[in-house]
Amino acid sequence: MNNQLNNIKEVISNYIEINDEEWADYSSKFRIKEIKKKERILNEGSICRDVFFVDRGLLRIYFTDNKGEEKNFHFALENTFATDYESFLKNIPSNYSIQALEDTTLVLMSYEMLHDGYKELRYGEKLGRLLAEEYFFMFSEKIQSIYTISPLERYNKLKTRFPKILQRIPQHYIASYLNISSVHLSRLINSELHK
Amino acid sequence: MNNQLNNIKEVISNYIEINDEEWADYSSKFRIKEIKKKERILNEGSICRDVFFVDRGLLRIYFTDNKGEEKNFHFALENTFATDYESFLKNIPSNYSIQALEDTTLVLMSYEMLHDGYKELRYGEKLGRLLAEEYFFMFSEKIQSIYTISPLERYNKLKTRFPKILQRIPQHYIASYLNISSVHLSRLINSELHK
DNA sequence: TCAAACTGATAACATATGTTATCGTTCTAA
DNA sequence: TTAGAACGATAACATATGTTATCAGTTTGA
Repeated sequence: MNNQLNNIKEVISNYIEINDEEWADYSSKFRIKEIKKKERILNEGSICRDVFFVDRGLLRIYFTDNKGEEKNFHFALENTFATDYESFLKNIPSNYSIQALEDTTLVLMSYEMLHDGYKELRYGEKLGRLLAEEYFFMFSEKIQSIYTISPLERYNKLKTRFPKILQRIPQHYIASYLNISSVHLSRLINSELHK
Repeated sequence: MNNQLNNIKEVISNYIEINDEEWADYSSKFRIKEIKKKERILNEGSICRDVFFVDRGLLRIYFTDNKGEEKNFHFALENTFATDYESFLKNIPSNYSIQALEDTTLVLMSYEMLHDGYKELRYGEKLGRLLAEEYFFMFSEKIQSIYTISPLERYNKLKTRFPKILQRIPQHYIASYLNISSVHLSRLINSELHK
């Protein structure tokens, strides 16, 4: 078996029951893509045609605000999925761009493949639903976090939950993710140190 | 036919094709609930067991931040749905509360009813998916709006899109929805007037 | 290998936003 | 009918956050 599909098989198996026969057929449809640091796999304005599974590496998903500044929306770690779900589903131009922060190995699932899965896999519908729901819950948590806790608290939460991620992502990208300026984040971190 | 189901029939028909026979069977499962202004139909900490369709009136969906302050998350107008989708789907306690801002007539769809629809309606699965997706797109737009435009711009956008809603919702609730203080919103509105 | 780009800290200043309090008006419930 | 609650404007002040600039250390790519 293609080694590069071990991880995605593991992750999908956590969502649904899938047997060897199903996997053999279905997995042949995946495409593998290797991209270099800084390379983009989705550009604002174009249609997002795949769900990207990060086998190795790290992605940032970002969009542009009305001042022309890039805002980081999400970081996709190994063994997680990334896409612009709205562009993907509706087949409309995306507001987001997706860029590699490190050399990255991706497994691509096209729209057709996902829909084939609805028919060919016993739990294909369930897989589609669970992927959508997980994406939805991420959004929900993000909004609640914006409304209910301060930027510094959000930073500390991130630090507690994904301690290693902060070593891999430049701090000014984290600031953008928290929707504050890089100067301000630096101040918050360092003034907390000196308490 | 129950008059109070005309509106929801119209809305559901915009999502999927549903014939008279299907409707006759399915619509018998709806429950109607009349609630008074200020009454709550979901309390933080309890499980959200229904999707609420607003036939007449207005709901506010809100949660509590870590200072104990209520934050308005969404307002549900006539002919739209409201729920805590995560609580509803996962059968877990909700972070949200839902309260009527006016005397309101609701049509309730239980979890069981939605799932029955998956089997009994030809396009039941599609209905479930479209409802979920619409909820998702609302979240997505909300996040992008928070990241990309200023509070005053968000206010003006709301005013353009739902001009009548501002007459029905107290201004300090709008401020909370925009995640700014009521004093600040008042300042923004009035300082713009004097330009 | 080296110049340029990137990164994060910091200072100084400007702007945005929050907090508290007051006041007049309007709404609401007994 | 009326007292109290709710509402929105406003002022004064406090705090949070943004902007610009500088600098030193690090990384990157030709």
